Amino acid sequence: MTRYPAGHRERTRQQILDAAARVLREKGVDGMSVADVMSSAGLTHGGFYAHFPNKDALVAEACGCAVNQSHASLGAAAESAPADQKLAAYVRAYLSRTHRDEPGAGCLMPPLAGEIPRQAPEVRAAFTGQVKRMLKRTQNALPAHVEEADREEMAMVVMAGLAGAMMLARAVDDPTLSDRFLAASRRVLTEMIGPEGEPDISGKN
Amino acid sequence: MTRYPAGHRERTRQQILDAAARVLREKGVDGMSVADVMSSAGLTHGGFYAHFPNKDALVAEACGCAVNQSHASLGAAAESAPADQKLAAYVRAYLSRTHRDEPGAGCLMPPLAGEIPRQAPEVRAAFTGQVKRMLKRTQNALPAHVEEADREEMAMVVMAGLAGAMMLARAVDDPTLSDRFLAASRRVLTEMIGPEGEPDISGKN
DNA sequence: TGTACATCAGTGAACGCGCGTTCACTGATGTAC
DNA sequence: TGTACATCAGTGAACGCGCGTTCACTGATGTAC
Repeated sequence: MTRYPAGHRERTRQQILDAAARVLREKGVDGMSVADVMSSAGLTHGGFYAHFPNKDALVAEACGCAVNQSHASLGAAAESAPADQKLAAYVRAYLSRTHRDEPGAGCLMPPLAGEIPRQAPEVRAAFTGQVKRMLKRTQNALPAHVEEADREEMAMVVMAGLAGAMMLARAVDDPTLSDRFLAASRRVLTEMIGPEGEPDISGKN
Repeated sequence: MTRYPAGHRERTRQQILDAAARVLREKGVDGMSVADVMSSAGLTHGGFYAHFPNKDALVAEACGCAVNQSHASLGAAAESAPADQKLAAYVRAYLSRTHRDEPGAGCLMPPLAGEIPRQAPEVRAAFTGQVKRMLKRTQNALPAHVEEADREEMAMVVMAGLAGAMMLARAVDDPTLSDRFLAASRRVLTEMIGPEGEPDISGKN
């Protein structure tokens, strides 16, 4: 029945997606070309349209793929940490030089979020879905002492702080300044979500 | 001597820069075309190279122009506030719906920082200069009670938090979620830098 | 077992388009006499 | 005052290039008999 080994087509499709997820984070949506992705996947550009209807569809699907990958790498350290230190461990992994210097394997937000407002609705929708997914994960990683009513807000602030710090650390061409951006947010964020004696964000005053 | 009114050429050049500063924030570096900028300035594309050697030079110079413009609009409210509330006023203006919905007149960081790592050295250098300038300004706007040793760190965290929150608020296609991103960082950041009883970021514990 | 055939994942030339950039030209201006 | 000329900011056609996309083709595979 099958002329090619079972799942051959699906495997190729996944290779294209994996390549796209990396190139997307390295070069952005506008900077990523279909030919670029295909040759990264070891194929020629013409075959692309047998797997995806167009570039936007690839970008939309690659967003989810990229978040899977970054969860696997950045979330690994956090998973093995005690419940109350999960988010702190994640913050340290996120705001590391390793993450800064390997955008292709890292979080989708810093390199991509800025150009999402200008993208096709399909891409914006997929990206929004991934933001919500990351938000939930961040919320679940918050330590237990953060009150229920504050957890969503806190998760948003942490996500914005992480993405902003990484984006600026990558943008500047001054290595010292870049390191300082990482260190500053690393310290303040870990302390903000830190064990007890944490800053009051309950809005009582 | 002068065939054209004195300063005619300089005025045209400035019009090109002003147009570029806006288009740059609306469409990003890759999304901004020379023809686009020139027609926004009421000119045709061919005349561009009489004013700038190439697109990169325009982008580099437009970065400074954009920061001037955003200081004028976003910094206006902050300037008139009492010394200890300047930064809080700035944070409120920055994380407003008005700012979110008018990227072309707003801060350079959220729409541009993500693609800066992929730009020409000339552009990266200009961008880095503007980051440093904004950092100084933010630092000076911090309330007096923040200790000297913490001021630079604090300014960096605030800048990263602002840029990250605005970037995500603009990226998502869900208006409620977008509003929440703004509100969350607005509340937590203003409280963090708020008058007294502020979170301890001195690193004593 | 061997040969002709149908399938289909992948190839690579070709398309129209918009980009950054170049350049011969235009036409409004002030100058020379 | 009037006319020929030099200047130069701005024009718009043209260039080579890379892009997303299309399509006729290739060639490795399993099937039919």
